[in-house]
Amino acid sequence: MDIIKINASLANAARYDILRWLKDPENNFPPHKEVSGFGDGVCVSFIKDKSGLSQSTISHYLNMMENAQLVIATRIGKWTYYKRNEATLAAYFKALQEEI
Amino acid sequence: MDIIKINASLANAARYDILRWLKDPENNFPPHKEVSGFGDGVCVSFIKDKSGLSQSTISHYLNMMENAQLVIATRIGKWTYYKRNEATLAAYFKALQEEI
DNA sequence: ATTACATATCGATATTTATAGATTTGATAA
DNA sequence: TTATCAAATCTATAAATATCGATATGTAAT
Repeated sequence: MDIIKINASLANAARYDILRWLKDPENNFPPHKEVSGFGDGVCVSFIKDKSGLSQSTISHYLNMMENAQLVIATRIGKWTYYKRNEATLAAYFKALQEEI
Repeated sequence: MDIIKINASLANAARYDILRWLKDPENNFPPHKEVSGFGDGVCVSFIKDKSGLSQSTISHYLNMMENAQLVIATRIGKWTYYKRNEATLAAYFKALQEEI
């Protein structure tokens, strides 16, 4: 886990928002027609719609966040779903509190 | 308190290190000849020496961190001492845990 | 095979950040 | 009041980030 990389990921309001939205998908996104529930997270299009940013920007941001291990991507059919990586987040909080 | 601004401050290894060093000045810095103890923190020169970065860079970083309310500056004589702003740090941890 | 669609990648540009050297400012001491 | 020293600010450049439109890729349906 790279704390600096995580901090950089969270140093942008759009990405910070995405992480918060993914904490409560039911109340932040519509249901997906292909899957039931949000077990694998939320598809890129919904995140794009909610953020108001372009598809390429969101794809790039999600890739950054995956690289920082903040989210986990799962491809199902044509869609890629993103959910939070709670293990990293827990480790991040712990490390932050211990280190700084 | 601006979480994004704080995250940006902590998205750089040198600044992250500074905040950690200031947590334990006794073990990270020499005693200052003008003041006893580290009640007001550590002077810029010592932080510069330890970081290996230039004086202007460190001054700039400390200014950023002060702007994010991560540190508090106190000028005494020719020296400016920087210490952690524990109130912000506590509020930051709390907000982080609640929000993300 | 061809089409359609969701997402990823590429290429480009504007903005921000990282960093340093030079200069200025503020404070003390001679 | 001048010299000195610590720190802040200014100026400059290289690198990274933000963001988009265009194009490519992978998957599924026809």
